[in-house]
Amino acid sequence: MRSSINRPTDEDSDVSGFQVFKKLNEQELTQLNYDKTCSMYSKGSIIYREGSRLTGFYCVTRGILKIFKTGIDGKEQIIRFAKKGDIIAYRSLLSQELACTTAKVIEETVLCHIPYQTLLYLIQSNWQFSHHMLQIVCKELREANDYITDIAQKSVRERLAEVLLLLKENFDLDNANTLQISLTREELANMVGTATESVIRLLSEFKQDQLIDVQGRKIKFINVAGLTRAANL
Amino acid sequence: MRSSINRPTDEDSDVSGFQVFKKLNEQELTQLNYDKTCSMYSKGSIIYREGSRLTGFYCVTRGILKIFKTGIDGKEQIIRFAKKGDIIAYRSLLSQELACTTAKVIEETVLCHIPYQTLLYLIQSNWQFSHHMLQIVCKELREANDYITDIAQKSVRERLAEVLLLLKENFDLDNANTLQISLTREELANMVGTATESVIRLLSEFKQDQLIDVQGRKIKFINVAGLTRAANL
DNA sequence: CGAACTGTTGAGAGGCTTCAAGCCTAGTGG
DNA sequence: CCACTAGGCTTGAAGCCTCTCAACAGTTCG
Repeated sequence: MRSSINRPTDEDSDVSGFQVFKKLNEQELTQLNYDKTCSMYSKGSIIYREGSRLTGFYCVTRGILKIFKTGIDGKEQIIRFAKKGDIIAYRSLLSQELACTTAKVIEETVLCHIPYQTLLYLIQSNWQFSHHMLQIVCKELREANDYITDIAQKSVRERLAEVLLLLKENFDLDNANTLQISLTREELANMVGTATESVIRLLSEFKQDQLIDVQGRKIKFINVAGLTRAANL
Repeated sequence: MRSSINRPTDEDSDVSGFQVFKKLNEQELTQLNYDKTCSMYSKGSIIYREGSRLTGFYCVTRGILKIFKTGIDGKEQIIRFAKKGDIIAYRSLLSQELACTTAKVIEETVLCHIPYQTLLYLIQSNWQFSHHMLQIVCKELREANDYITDIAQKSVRERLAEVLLLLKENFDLDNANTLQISLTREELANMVGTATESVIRLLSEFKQDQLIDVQGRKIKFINVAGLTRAANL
């Protein structure tokens, strides 16, 4: 089903609620709103590719994207997801490097593009903006370091359990405790860093053990404590 | 052999050469030099521990440290090394979190401690300082992401080859192409994310294959191209 | 309705880990 | 000065976790 909306609503163009912009003054916000360009992207769209030159960063005002690197034999490694309130592409932009990841839309997304010049302007004019940016990158760095430790030391089973819990924390559940984000087995495998078949087998095990229930791509949490134990947290 | 020096020389207390301080003006440098405290630490010293509260960050003006996280069963995961010109502990400081890593001295080290207040002062007074900081964190984040992909997709053999090449790029070689940094087999294992025994076996293999030569902890590069091939880069 | 993609299951192979035992080296204390 | 000890290093054997390959079922979509 294609969405009937093909241009973002005003609500979807509003970035003033983003934490990183909280301390901007009137003038800075005006400039930001003047410079930004918002668009809607359908599922499967590539926002930028590994190796491409970026002209700005993006604010996610709606939808979900996956950010991944392409490794051996073109196998994806999912680094993180981005959802409403997140910013993407800022890392490579700030380092003035070519993009080292690809961003692909998982659920219909609205993005606001902020040009590099505007980013520089904000860094120069408002130290609190820089400070916020620093905190965002530092948080992401901690998460990356945590993940390195996990992936280096834990079994695939533990990592999958942990990834499920991580999804539970970061994405919506319906009132039956079912994850609303829909991922393929392969995408789960690309988060965990394993083979698709392993994910399938382990999901069955978790289901057998009454930790979760699985209906196609719908994953329902039944025993979170047990899952936490399985993740060895 | 204990070093006969027990307090840092003036040279070791000089942080003006650090990239991150390049754009400071006279007054900011004066403040920085006034606020900093430099000390020498011998091999094995712990600078800060995972979970501790940090009062500032450190500039490494001499020596080498390892930065690691403690994972399952107390197994270390080495996140990175820090050497002359690097700064450490800034990540947790900027996020205002407890330290998420431990820093331990590998080779006698001189560190200059810069209080949190001074860091904040510099962020507020000089946007170019913030910009430099942002670039440093972003670079580290890229490296972390690269490493996640490697560790998730490559074999232990490939990762060890890559780690050796990484050490070669980042640390001194003598004129016989021998790495000057001295690491235990366990430390190598804790970088690669594998068992000590596996490192031992693979080093022997590399030696057999004439890629490197090994004499105790001295590692000498013989065939870098071959090692690069083994790393699947 | 076929094509392409996704999900599932089984079998087999192999990379790595773990455990265990012994060696070597350096530092210590008698 | 030398035996002793502790920690690092090495090697072997056994076995498991995970991957790969292959075949097939189910689903989606043009």
